[in-house]
Amino acid sequence: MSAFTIDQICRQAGVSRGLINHHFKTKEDLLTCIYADMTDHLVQDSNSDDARLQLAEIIETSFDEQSFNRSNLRAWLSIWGEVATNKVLNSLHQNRYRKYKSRIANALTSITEADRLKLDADSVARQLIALIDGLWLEYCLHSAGFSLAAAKADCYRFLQSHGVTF
Amino acid sequence: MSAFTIDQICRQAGVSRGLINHHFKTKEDLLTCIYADMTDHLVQDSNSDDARLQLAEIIETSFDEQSFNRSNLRAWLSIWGEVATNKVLNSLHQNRYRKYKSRIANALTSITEADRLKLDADSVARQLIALIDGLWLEYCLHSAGFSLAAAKADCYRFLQSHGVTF
DNA sequence: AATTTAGTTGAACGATCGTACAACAAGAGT
DNA sequence: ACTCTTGTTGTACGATCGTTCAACTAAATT
Repeated sequence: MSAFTIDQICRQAGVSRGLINHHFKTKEDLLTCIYADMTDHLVQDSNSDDARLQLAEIIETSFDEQSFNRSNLRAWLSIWGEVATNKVLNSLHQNRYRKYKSRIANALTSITEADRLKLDADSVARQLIALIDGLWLEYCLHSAGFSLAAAKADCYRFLQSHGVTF
Repeated sequence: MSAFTIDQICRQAGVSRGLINHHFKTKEDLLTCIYADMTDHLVQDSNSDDARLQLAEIIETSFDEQSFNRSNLRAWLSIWGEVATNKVLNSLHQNRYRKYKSRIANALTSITEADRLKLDADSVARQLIALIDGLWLEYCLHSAGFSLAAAKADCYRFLQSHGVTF
């Protein structure tokens, strides 16, 4: 049913099936590399020192049409399936999620503390990540009536409702 | 890689492979029935007239361990893959999503209007759905350190941040 | 009692999956 | 010149996929 298979990757990439097997020992290895590559920007230190810009950067790249387009959905579905059962991929995911959440929580704390606001940074960070994931998923599932711009706007509104202005 | 296959369903259900084919014409048909069954409660009219209880009901059933446990993840990954490509399943999903969002938006409006609050009900409804989806996904992906109770609490905190108290 | 229908099984099919492997091209290092 | 690594291809293999189908059981209908 049109899954994320090595054959389809080859066909789209215009390379032979053997080449992928030469670069990636197993499919588990391939999925791990893809996952790491697609999430690198979420755990790397930001270019900016401004906490607001860091959050905006995360939102913008999360809905960047170039890297997160609809055709990536199949890859993510496959990766999520592996994360749920594969120990290596699962611990990698837990690690990245923790760092990702920390980055967001730290940014939130530095903003709200400066503005003398009270906020459960850990909970809001977890909410923001879920919001981004959920909106992105629904965007992929809707062939129409769900724009990237609207999804982004929802994320900014969410932050604004917690006192983070832009 | 341990996908959502008819063989695995048979093995877990303790029935023969032919039986499933007798009840469901194709796998597309099977996935459609599973999707409809798993989302019925989201689009059906609520038992309660209280808008707050309606929202609480949605949150509670969304994180009900019995129906939405981790082992459902594979089914959902398979369904999402089909929704993205299969026309029948896609229009079913769009239909249900629209009703689901309307139910939430209507409940939000009736609460906030009574309290003289301003709120973009459509955006908040979309956010709540994404929040539930995203939290549920992360819950499935985390073998530890992510409880259903914490996910629920995040949803209630989200609503409270928009003036919906419980 | 005879016949039809619905429920259920297991074997078989062609297609496709991930993997393994032999083969060749091209360059780097000696 | 020769070897060794690296990149790349295509084929082949066993396993598993969704689907089909003949056969059997048991209840319902006539």
